[in-house]
Amino acid sequence: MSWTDERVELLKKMWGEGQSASQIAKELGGVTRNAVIGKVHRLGLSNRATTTKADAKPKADPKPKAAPKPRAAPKAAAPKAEPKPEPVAAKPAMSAARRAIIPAGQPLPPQPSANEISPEALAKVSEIEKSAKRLSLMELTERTCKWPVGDPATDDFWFCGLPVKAGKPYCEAHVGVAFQPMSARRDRKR
DNA sequence: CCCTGATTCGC
DNA sequence: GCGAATCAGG
Repeated sequence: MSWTDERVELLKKMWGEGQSASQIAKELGGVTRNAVIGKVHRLGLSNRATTTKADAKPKADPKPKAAPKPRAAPKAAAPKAEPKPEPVAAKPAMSAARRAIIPAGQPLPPQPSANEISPEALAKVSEIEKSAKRLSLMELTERTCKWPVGDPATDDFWFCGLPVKAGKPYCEAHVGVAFQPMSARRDRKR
């Protein structure tokens, strides 16, 4: 497969939407995530720091680790100040067995009570929920998003199921609404 | 182990 | 330009 204009366009679009390289690769077909990432870099739109932020480190001490093949260059330490995520009350649904005692008719899903969540995060959730796997409780695995959607008391209930984001119990989007940076929670309404 | 992106380098 | 191999990290 080659990078036709259409494929490149889709790549840009998806990358812009925050899709992962592997997802883009699957969508495109015929390419691996490595190919996608390589292309992304060549296109110069490698922003989006998820891993170590490639910092402009002119030089200081190459320090050739005496190893035979010094492949990847050492990444500069990321001065990224992490805003300790603070779990916001977002209780995933309980087991199906509990539904009998759950007062249906109320908006019991996660939706952090009356808290306000960044519109971007909510928008992202709506966005990804459309492509959610809609897994049942039994289908959940260690690496599927366990974010519940709908009312457990009805048939219109399922779990996101998209691939979780590194260790977390939820996918990227849901981690976004489940964990709010303290700063973002502070009276955003004044 | 699963996943993520970043980088290098032979092609 | 391309992308597998590799690295680094969550």
